[in-house]
Amino acid sequence: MAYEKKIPVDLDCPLRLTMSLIESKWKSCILDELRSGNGMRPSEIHKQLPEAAPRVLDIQLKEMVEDGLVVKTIYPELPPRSEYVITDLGKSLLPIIDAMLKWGEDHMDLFTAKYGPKAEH
Amino acid sequence: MAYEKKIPVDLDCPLRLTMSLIESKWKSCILDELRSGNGMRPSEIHKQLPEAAPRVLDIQLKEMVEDGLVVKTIYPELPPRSEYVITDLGKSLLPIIDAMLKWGEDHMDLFTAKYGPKAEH
DNA sequence: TCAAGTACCGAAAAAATTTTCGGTATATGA
DNA sequence: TCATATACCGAAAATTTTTTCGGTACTTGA
Repeated sequence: MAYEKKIPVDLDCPLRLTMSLIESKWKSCILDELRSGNGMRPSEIHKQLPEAAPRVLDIQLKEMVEDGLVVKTIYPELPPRSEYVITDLGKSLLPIIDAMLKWGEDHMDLFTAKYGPKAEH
Repeated sequence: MAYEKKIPVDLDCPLRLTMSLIESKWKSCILDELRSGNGMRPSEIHKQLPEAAPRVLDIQLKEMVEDGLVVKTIYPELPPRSEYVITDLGKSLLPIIDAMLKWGEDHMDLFTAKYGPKAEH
């Protein structure tokens, strides 16, 4: 068996369940990238999230497939091609992603002033 | 200087900013506990979240104070007493917490069936 | 031929988070 | 006196997550 997530989702409380599905560093960004519903290739996702190492996207996409947020299609071509598409379940998380995006936009200035390079906190 | 958070909030993208404020294991639960606006003592918070070690709540509450989501009042009494109250900034995150709570409730069954003790995944 | 692109994966290193443990200090109640 | 409770903190252990590195395999284009 390949890579195995040590801790699956948290079934103890509804809030922790939701958090456990998206709290990894890049998962919320991946959902945001896939929001259009069009398939994206791994290399394309990486181009949009250059700060994430390809291996991390690999691992996190695999978990998201396992959790049912995303589906993967492998095309039997050479050179290899695969695509990830957000599922209806994944789409149902988008309002939350949207709200977080909006909140971040609304409060970015506050935190830039507080923690930014010129701030002395 | 006491405990120091290694990575402050993520100022690179609005989505990551919001996530970085709440993605630690217990922060969203703490915000949920403090939602009423009434002050809560550390021991009281711990009673509500028994799975979290008191030390973790300590550390995460300290970060939340630093980030401006919560204020702390220390009463000069013996035995010592302190209280945490959610700020307006913290309250502005509650709609997001609510949405995650609701999503978790709506989909708990799905994941219990998938990952629960009786599921063979 | 060689470099670059494509996708993927294991192993291990690095970094971050969470947890446990022990200690400070004081008061109350058995 | 002793256990319990309050709050807090440092240090270290344990765990988890993230990142880096190297390798497989094949194609295209220079």
